[in-house]
Amino acid sequence: MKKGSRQLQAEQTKQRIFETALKLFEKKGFDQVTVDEIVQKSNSSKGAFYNHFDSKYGIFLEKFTEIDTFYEEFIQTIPEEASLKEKILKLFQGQMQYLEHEMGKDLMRSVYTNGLIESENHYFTNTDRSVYKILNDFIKVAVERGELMPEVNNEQLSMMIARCMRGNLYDWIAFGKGFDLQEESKQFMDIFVEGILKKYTPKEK
Amino acid sequence: MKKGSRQLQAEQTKQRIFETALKLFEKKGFDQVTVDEIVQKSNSSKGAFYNHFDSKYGIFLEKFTEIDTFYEEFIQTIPEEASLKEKILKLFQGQMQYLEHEMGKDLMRSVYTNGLIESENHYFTNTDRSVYKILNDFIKVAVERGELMPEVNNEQLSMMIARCMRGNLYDWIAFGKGFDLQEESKQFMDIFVEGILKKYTPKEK
DNA sequence: TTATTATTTAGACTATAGTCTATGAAATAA
DNA sequence: TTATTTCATAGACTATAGTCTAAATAATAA
Repeated sequence: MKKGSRQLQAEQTKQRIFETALKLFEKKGFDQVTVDEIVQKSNSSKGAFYNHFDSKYGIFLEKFTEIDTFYEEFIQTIPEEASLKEKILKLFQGQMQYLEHEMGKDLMRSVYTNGLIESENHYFTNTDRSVYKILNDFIKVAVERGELMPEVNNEQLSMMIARCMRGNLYDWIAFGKGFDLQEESKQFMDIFVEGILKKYTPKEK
Repeated sequence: MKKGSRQLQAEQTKQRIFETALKLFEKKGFDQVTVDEIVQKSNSSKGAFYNHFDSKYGIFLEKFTEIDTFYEEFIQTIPEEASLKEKILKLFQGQMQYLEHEMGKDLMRSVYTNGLIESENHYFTNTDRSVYKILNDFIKVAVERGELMPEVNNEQLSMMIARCMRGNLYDWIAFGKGFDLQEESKQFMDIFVEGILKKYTPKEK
């Protein structure tokens, strides 16, 4: 054994809990699954569970970071020469499709509920996330190309765009059926990007 | 006694629970107050509590509807002849100040957490709310005045503006200190309204 | 090798939101 | 007035997330 058998066992336990939990979440929905059930079905214990994860949300947040992998791959499909607006709308569209179909509303609900809990470490708050980096880069390129004036506050703008994403996702979760995430977020973002352009397009010299 | 003493007593019990709860929320923060404590301090019981309120959130939602009174009064202070942009920005500003200072972050957290719970009846979802009516009216007037083209979908636009509010409030709650609600939401909304105007200002004839 | 320390796991226990049933009293019907 | 029904209330009970302690065993030091 490379790793001490202790660590190996711990890792296996964690993995077992993790996979069992995700399977159950998918089958019954996040709220319908109890920690006791996860623990029981994965042949582990409360002690093991809370040793490896902070909370029931925590277990899912671990999966949620997969989204960063998605982002990394997805931007490859966006042509470098596309306009800022095209890039942002494409990113939005890709993200919303991914979240709606790969993550699902129930899991997103838990992420957004968790985001509201008072604490220092939040996924949303973490500005190292891929989305922020990607948006930052979009804006930087747009400035270089003269699509946006150099005075724009890149960080702030990226944050606002991410906020648009959160706003649309929040409403999707809150409003239930009848809310078309793809359509709504497309139209919303179309307006927002137009606003950015109107405010920050360099003046004709 | 006008009312039967039965109803009167019930009303008094409800009021006692309500006031005790709000006082406790204010003093200790929503999450630090237990239903048992509310019940005990208000000399009532679990049965009485859940007879009058759906949940711990529910008790606060009742207070939260006061915000509609605020809206009604606040729009009186906005001059009729102001532009759409001015009106929306003023409304936003007034709302955010009210929520930040009168409601407070803790209570708003509970409202937003509650908004995510799966159910039919949500405060946000209820399109009868004053905000929606006010926004609808702003847009209607703007169309009449030729500020916006008549093709705009009033309901959809109002909903999107309300979504901007939610997005900013969500981030305010999620990001904790360092997030300046007033400033952030002003700048955000400035962009969004510019986007609306760019897309929906009637073309020069 | 033996002793010590650190860490994983088991599972009993706690805290708390919310449910359920019984009681008593008021409203209503006879 | 008496009987019946309805409804507010009390408080025991349930469900479940999360804590805490102890036991077991691996890693490390002597």
